[in-house]
Amino acid sequence: MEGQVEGEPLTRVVAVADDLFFTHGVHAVTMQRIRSEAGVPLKKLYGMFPSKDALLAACLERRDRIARSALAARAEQHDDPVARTLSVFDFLDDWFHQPGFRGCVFAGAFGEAGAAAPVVVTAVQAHKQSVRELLTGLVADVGIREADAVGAQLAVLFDGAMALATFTGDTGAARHARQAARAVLEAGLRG
Amino acid sequence: MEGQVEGEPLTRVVAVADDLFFTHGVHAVTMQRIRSEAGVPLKKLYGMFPSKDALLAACLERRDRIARSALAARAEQHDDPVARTLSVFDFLDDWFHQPGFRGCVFAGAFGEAGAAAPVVVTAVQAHKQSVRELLTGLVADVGIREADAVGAQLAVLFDGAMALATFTGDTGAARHARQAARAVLEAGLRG
DNA sequence: GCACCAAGAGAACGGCCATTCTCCCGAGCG
DNA sequence: CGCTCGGGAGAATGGCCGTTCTCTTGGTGC
Repeated sequence: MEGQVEGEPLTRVVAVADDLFFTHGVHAVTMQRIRSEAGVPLKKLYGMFPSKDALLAACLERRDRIARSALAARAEQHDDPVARTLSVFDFLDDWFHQPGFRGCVFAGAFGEAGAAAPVVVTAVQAHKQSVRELLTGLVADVGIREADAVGAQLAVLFDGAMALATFTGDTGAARHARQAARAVLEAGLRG
Repeated sequence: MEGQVEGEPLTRVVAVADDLFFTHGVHAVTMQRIRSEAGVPLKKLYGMFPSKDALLAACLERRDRIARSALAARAEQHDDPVARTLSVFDFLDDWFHQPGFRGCVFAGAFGEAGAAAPVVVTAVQAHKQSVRELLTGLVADVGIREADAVGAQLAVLFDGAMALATFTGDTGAARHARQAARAVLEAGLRG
């Protein structure tokens, strides 16, 4: 009631760790610090998650759920199928312009944990896969026959915008991706 | 005359380090190992580069030069401006299918070195910027008026294909990016 | 032949951090 | 009131690696 994070210890730990990882980078955040900010003894922390990597994987799964529901909610606000599809890039645009934007967690986690943490690699791949399926679903609703191919193209645009925004800080990437997505959709409708 | 890498010590060190960083990841490669494989004493190594980060930055600059000249050479093989522009994605396709493909060095370096190494961030940004300029130049040759905007869209596709290939191993990303690029160019020519 | 110098090879230092261990306190029960 | 036991806080452990330091060795000029 007086702190910032409430709820069951496990939920709280993941929320706190996610926030720290996202803000400062995985490598820069120590288990000690997570322990302090979550108010959980180290022993209990290691009782919940066998390793830092496992905790990171749990954070990534949480992010995946949150991102997908946010994307879906954004799409729900539109009736026109094309507008629904393009709303995905509006979501990116808003996200990039949020004050604390630090880039895609998945890209960062992949780079830092690297090939040494298979559990992280799996989480990243699952996320990218789920985003691609979401996009393909939206494209199918537009009435495009080759929904798989066009969905994959939108996925490339989605990740490209995130990569550019992450690496160069170019927040205009979302707008460029949106414009390209429009061209891709029109080509899909025509062909 | 009998080793694998020749040339001036500095050139050799960068080539060896680049190869190791690229193959095993920046974090996994120690200075000791670079020393061993380059056949250079540690003291001399630190005489050439004040820190590991500086050496990494030199490797990234080298990659930037190599990548740009490879892209330009590939484009030179075509006469039609549209084909020249799309050849960029053929280059990606070939690269993704090379046996030792491990993803984009710049993405990996950015994730691993992170915000802690400004010199790396700078190198990554310079590279992304130079690629974008290269693409914008190709688009301008096609005769599209809004070359800047379309070039930026192609840059999104370029980085998106690399990000997907790096994170998920989806080598088809280059093909999807190419198809999307065609749609973007057609829209640019029409509008 | 001998003293000096340069440079190479690797040992040593310092610091960081995931993970484990130990001690201590407070609550609950007899 | 005293005893035990669970759990919390943080100290120790073990290992890694960037960076620096030292010693050795081989060559050269007198």
